[in-house]
Amino acid sequence: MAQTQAERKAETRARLLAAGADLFADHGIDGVSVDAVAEAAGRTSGAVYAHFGSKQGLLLAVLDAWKESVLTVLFAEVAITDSPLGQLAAVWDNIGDNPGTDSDRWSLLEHELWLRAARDPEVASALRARDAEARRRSGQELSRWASKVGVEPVADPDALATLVKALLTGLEMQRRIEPDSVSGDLAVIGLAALMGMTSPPSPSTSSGPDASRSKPATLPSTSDPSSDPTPTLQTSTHRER
Amino acid sequence: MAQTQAERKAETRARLLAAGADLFADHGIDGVSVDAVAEAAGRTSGAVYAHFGSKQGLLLAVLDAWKESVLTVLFAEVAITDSPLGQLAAVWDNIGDNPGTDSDRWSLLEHELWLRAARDPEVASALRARDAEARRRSGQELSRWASKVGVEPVADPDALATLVKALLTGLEMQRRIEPDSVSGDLAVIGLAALMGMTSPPSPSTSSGPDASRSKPATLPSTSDPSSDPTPTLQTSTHRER
DNA sequence: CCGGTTGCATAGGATCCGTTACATATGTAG
DNA sequence: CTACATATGTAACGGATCCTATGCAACCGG
Repeated sequence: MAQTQAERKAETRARLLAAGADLFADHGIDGVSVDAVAEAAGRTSGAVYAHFGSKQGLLLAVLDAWKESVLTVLFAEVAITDSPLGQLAAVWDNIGDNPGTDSDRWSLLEHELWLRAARDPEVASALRARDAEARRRSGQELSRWASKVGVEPVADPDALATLVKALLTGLEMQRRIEPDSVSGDLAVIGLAALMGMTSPPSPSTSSGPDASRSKPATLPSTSDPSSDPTPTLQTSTHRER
Repeated sequence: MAQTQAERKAETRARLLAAGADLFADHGIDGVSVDAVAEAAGRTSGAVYAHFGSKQGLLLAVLDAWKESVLTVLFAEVAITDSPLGQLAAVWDNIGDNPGTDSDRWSLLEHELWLRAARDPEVASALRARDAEARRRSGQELSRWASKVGVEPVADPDALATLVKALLTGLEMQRRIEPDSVSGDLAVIGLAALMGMTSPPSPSTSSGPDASRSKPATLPSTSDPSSDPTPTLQTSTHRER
């Protein structure tokens, strides 16, 4: 119908990016051919090369379009929740995404990108840029949160963000291989330890020196009825049609 | 030369495994052809299929031959060191292996295997078996160590091992992308937090409960002169020739 | 209404890879 | 010494993939 060329081009580009993200996440980058991406987008391989020049170009574009939405959604998610540990649980729900959600598939793509970055400097710098900003923003958020709750994390904001992300990433990996070995509360326990909360392994048996600070003393279960309304992660996948 | 057929067979098998591990680690599994592995082993692709049936078979065999040596070397390393935090540092040196060492390349292969396991049940079960035993042994070791040092970890042995490995894995990943963001001591700080050590800002000056905790990152440096005699990880790579 | 431009389709080339079927040589048993 | 078994080399097939070259139809400005 009445569609200017710029619109047509933009839609094709968006479709290719969405299809690329979807297929790459599901089958791995090497497991998806350029033609498959084009077909899933309702186009042909010619469009891919007209837009991105190469398969690698498409990959980098997917990564670039992806990075912002992931960050913004994550922080929006955390900002909504308010209970002290519920926020930690919310972080875990997004980063260490529970199976079944969309982010579950995407974490695989994220790992594949990481793996590629280890050997391809171009991908590496793209990831580096995103990670640097994520760490900066996470660090601010975490230390702000810590002072509000009244705990003393084990490291300065930047290093703390590194530790937190490292723990969550590692836990997510282990749950992928052995789901039972990573209980839902385990992430919260670990995060609490990094945040400087004295976490009693067996509840109410700590009897530590000053266990009665304001709130952070005991860890409630991660069940947090007020944290779930927000939808799961969404980038531009499945835009329309 | 006087070489019985069994010997010849065993040697080529060993060579193929070593070459496979080497090349897979360096260039990625999909980046290495069967012929390349065979050539690096001084054989041809026919030998690969006679021994392992397929490229995947070779991969599983490499993983299998690999798993034991990694575990044994790690625990030997930890057993040697004796200072409380030096052992944590030794763990980090081996799992989160510092760049330049051989284990550095292998961690890439490990991640690639993990990624493959997420989509291939056969690889998954192979990894699961190894991880389960590693966690079991690590848990024992960690809790034993904790009670000897006199600290109270934040979780029971099995869960603690999960947390520790998760943290180390995640840190290693982040250092791969941004080396400067993961200082040498950061791993020790994080591990100490998980082990329930209240990081002492300055030892023997533990007077103020929270006055001088502005710099909680003052654990003793990881420099541990007595931990280095053992060589880096070694499988059967580069046997002879 | 029209030449030029743009966006994408189509077809094909060139390469590479996993796998297999067969050939060869070396060891081994009788 | 002979005849078989086995380990490995050799060569080729079938398929998949990335990318290029070219064509065509829709849009744009005048």
